[in-house]
Amino acid sequence: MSELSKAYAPADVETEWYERWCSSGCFTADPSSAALPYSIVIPPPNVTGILTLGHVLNNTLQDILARRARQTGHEVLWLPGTDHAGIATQTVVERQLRKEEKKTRHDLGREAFLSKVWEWKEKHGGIIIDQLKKLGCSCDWSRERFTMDEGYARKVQEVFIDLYGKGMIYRGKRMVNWCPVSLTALSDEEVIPKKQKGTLYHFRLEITESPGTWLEIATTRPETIMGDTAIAVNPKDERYAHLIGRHVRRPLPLDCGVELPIIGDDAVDFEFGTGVLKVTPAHDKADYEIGLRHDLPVIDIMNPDGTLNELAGDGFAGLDRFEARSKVVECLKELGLLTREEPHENNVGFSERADVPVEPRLSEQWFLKYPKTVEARNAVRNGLIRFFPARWEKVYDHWLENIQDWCISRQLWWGHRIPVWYPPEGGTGSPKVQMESPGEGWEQDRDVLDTWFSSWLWAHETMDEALRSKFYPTSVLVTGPDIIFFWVARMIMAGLEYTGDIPFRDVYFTGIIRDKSGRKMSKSLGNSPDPLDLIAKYGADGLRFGIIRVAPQGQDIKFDEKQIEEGRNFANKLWNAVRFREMQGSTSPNPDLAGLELPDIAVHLLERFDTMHSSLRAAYADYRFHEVAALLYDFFWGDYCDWFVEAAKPLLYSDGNAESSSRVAILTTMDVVLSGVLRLLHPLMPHLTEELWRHLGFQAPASASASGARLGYLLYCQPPKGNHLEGITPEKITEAGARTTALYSSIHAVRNLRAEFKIPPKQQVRFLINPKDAFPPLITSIFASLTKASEVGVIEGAAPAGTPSCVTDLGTIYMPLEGLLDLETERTRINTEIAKVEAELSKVNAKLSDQTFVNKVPEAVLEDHRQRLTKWSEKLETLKATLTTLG
RNA sequence: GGGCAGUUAGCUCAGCGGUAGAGCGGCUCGCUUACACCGAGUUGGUCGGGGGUUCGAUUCCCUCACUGCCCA
Repeated sequence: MSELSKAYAPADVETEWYERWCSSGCFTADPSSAALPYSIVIPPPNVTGILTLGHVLNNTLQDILARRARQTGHEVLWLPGTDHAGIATQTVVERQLRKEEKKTRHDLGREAFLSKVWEWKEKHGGIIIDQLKKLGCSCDWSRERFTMDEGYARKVQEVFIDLYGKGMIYRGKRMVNWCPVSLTALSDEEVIPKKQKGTLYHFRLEITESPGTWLEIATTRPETIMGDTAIAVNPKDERYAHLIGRHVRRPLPLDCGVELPIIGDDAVDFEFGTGVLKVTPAHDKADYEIGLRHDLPVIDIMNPDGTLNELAGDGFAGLDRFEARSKVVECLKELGLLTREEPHENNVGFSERADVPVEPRLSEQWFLKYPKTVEARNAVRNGLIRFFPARWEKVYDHWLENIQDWCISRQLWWGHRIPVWYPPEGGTGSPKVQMESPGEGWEQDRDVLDTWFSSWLWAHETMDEALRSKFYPTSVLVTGPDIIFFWVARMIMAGLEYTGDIPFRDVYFTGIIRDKSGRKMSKSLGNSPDPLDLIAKYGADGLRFGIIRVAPQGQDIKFDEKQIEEGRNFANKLWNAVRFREMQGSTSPNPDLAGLELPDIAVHLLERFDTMHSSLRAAYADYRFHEVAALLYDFFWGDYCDWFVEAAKPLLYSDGNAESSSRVAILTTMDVVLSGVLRLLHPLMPHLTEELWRHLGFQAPASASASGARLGYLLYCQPPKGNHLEGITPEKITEAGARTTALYSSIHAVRNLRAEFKIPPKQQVRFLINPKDAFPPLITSIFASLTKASEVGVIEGAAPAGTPSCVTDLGTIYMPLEGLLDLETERTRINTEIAKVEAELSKVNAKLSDQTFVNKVPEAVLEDHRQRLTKWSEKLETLKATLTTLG
């Protein structure tokens, strides 16, 4: 056993243990294992991704669950992989191409471009995977998957073909959300509404049938005037109803001579603007619907990239949509038609990827009617799948209730190409939906599928038959609530459709990590610290622990590096506590308390440990991770280090005999607790605990899923037993606890007394005590040690007048300060104390003298108050007596 | 417009029907042989406002305000 350094240095320890776990196959799932299965599929990060704090949180949680499950006897599969991320990846490679070769993907052509993407993927696609390894993630890397793996890709196409065959996929010309930068359709879920400060433009048009009468129209998008094919009013609107059937002349393109009919449609909101709506069926979803109802022509004036086309007319064609807007406004001004411009705030849909306003656009796309929506809803409603926190169930349910068909085609090159074939030019036959080309000259659909159309199969298609029969449905999914529709809901539907079973039992939704001022972390804001820097600075375990401890269930997290520092500090505390233990001599591999005469402080500590452990189990059951971390932190730092170890020191030092029974009892207690804490802490801080476990040479019963090379690792040790005080009666435990708390609280009171009188920490002081009960030597030595007492004498009655004192649970304690009697200070101090006690007393008295309170309150509460009354009264009496002696 | 969260010590957050808690920060001491990535002591809060239920409410109900998110 080599000596431990003074401070914990994580870097080497973490790499070493990670490699050992991997080479011993600790993370490789065995589908033939007899142990109970526990499985998680990773939410596949984008291949283009680099680790963010969000990933750190999410994957640490999964790792905690996986490691905890191994300890509790499960055969664990944590299946990792990455997502091909259509738009994101294509964009990255296109950018690189532009930068390095000054070419576009069109210069290369589809084939050549795709091989570039693959090349890029092979080179850079593994970055995030390596980063996850640095975090300590115990994924089964031998089973890493990618959403474009051959078998997986084949399955995605089969699913398309299958759903097409079932009549659930169709092609149609619809209004879709179009991203003019990525040049592709987007699903509704990929559109982020953002509040925008814009302008509401009012302009007027003369009614052809009644010259001199004008109709005022309000719009936020004047640049689409050239695509207008009607003017609509609400038929119930008395201001305008009589105008229905008349016409106005469309002002643009100039001199186009188009007469627009004034139509009546209920969809027109007469509160908005002037209550008169210009109808542009090609460029607005609602207008398109109106157009359908009234059989209006559709004039598409826009190119895919958001510039206007020749239909917009001279002077507008070629302009960007926003430039066109200003120009149209200028035109209207010149024509004397613009009447008013008012500031206006509205919601504009932005492309999630490119962050530009989405353009509603009519285009030919593939749509899916979702399968198994009813079953998917019921699975969650009936508790077959549980959400944590449960409130997301409502969000899920509401989405499914209002579900719209899914636009699954994307005008990209990188992705799963749609398996539809069109006959050769001039050839006969209708399109065929199948995997392989039907023959010479047939051309495959140019579009690819939405990335989520592949990842919705992730839970089951990443597994082969053997894995699936052991590990599917998976145990839990850990993900962010931002992809509840994108992924979670869809995966449930896909699971039900293709396996006949739910894909997971529980879903844990993490919070979202924000910066100090509450903003979402993002690359563009530059407010996202690099987790690898944090790992370098604080260690992976420090980072993990720090982040878990501040991540309450379902609550967003305001990130502060201080929190990670605390994680590092805790690691160091543990390290040093072990170091201290090692200095006391060797540990026993299997510490056993049986037959030992345990001092009160040990009984108390073990009782606290068992209580903590039981709360910890409850916290795990509800995925309350931050509570698991807090429990371990508070117990270990507070109960163990601050109190037990400090109290144990005089017992360890005073007795030189290493074999003495009290020394053995203390050290064994330490070993039991350290062994237990290391095991419980392992899922949170895996590297450090494994290292310390080896240092201390502990052994523990192997988990049911451990055998072969897995044996001997802390990772595969069972958690500590639940009750360490078997054989000791509850009364004895309670008494030991009461004596220990009395001791500790008295020490605290005396330390306070010392501070009040400004006694330097180092200086030894003599104390006198008038004890309540017997005052055994053990207590005396602990008391003396922790209060830096030179001597603790027992007296009956009071000490000389003016001696500083405090009333404690052990009795009244005096601190004789020879030649330092400062009556005034002491009087003031005691009066302050008396005031506090009287305040407490009057509160308790008020309650106890209230008849309704006494009659209605449960007995336990009443008893509690009575005890408080006694305690405070006694204390008051003593304090008053002390005051009297001061004269 | 609808829904969901949040509002507790200077900061970050726990607690959620019976004496207001932690960490950080501040202040005072201390480099005591596990740890200065530390120890001891201490400071600091009418638990967002207003109603109600209750013997009792930070905790339950209603309402208002502000903040954030989701869906229209």
